[in-house]
Amino acid sequence: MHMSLDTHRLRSFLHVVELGSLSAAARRAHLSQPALSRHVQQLEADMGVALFERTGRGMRVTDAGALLAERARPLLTQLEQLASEVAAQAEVVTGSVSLAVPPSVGMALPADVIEVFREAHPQVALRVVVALSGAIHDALVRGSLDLGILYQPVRSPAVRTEALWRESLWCVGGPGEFEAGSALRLRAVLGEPLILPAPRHGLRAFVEGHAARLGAGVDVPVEADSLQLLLELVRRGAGRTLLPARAFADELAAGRLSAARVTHPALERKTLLAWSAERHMSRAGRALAEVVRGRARRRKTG
DNA sequence: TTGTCAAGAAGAGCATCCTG
DNA sequence: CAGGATGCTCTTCTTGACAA
Repeated sequence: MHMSLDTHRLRSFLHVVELGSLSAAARRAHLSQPALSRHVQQLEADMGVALFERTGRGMRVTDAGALLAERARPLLTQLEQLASEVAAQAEVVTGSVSLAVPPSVGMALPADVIEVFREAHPQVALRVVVALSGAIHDALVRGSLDLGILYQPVRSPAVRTEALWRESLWCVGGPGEFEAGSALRLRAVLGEPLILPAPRHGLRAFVEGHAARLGAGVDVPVEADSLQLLLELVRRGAGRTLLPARAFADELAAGRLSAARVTHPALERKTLLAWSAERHMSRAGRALAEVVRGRARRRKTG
């Protein structure tokens, strides 16, 4: 026996059982009477048993038909619930996703992103790490990271980016080295030794690019691939560095560092949201990117 | 792998017949 | 006469073959 319990036919069958009439059931189901008639016939053929007695004045359900109706009703209800649950599941973002942020961005943004994302997508396992931009770039290319925040310039075609915000770099020196509100021309900044991260990091590449445009070199006697170490070395007078204001705001407020605005030209760089150009972005990744964009907009305005 | 086309199957409606 | 069954026809969907 070919047994295919077509839910469409079952619904038609239940209408006929309920109304005792094929014509009335057809009107309710928004089908023609012959269509309903065939539904019932096909169901009877599938079951191999008569489900109705045809009286000429309507349809009287048989014992087999009554049994089928009794069992089919809860089954159809369950199937409808299942379908709506599955449809709802498609709306829920699941899985895991990772984001890496350079330390110079500060801790407020990643903390905000974690808070907002966890609230919106509690079923996603979120990993946020702090790493220097070179390491973030490499992890994106390797595929061990979904999203990263990087700085201009990003030359690798394996990484796709979009701008989040712009920020200016300040020349940071030891306590009392610069008066509040002071400014330094870039050429003067480059005339002194600078403590910077290794060349593979975004900050170093950015500074060297600007120096090259001025026809100047960058004297880097000490490389430090850690923001904390960079700040500590500057505080001890080992040299100056270049950083966005957010990266040293606490140290500045506490009087442990001083800073001067850089001019001619101002060192303004774009902060970028970055992801792999070669890997598919998961739904969780897209959702996280949206949260980062949202927080970045608040950062720009606030 | 993807797009196109043709053939067949399935579903539905209209008109009409049959039955109690 | 009301209501179910059936024949015919049209439309839509599915499937398989074939080419790019």
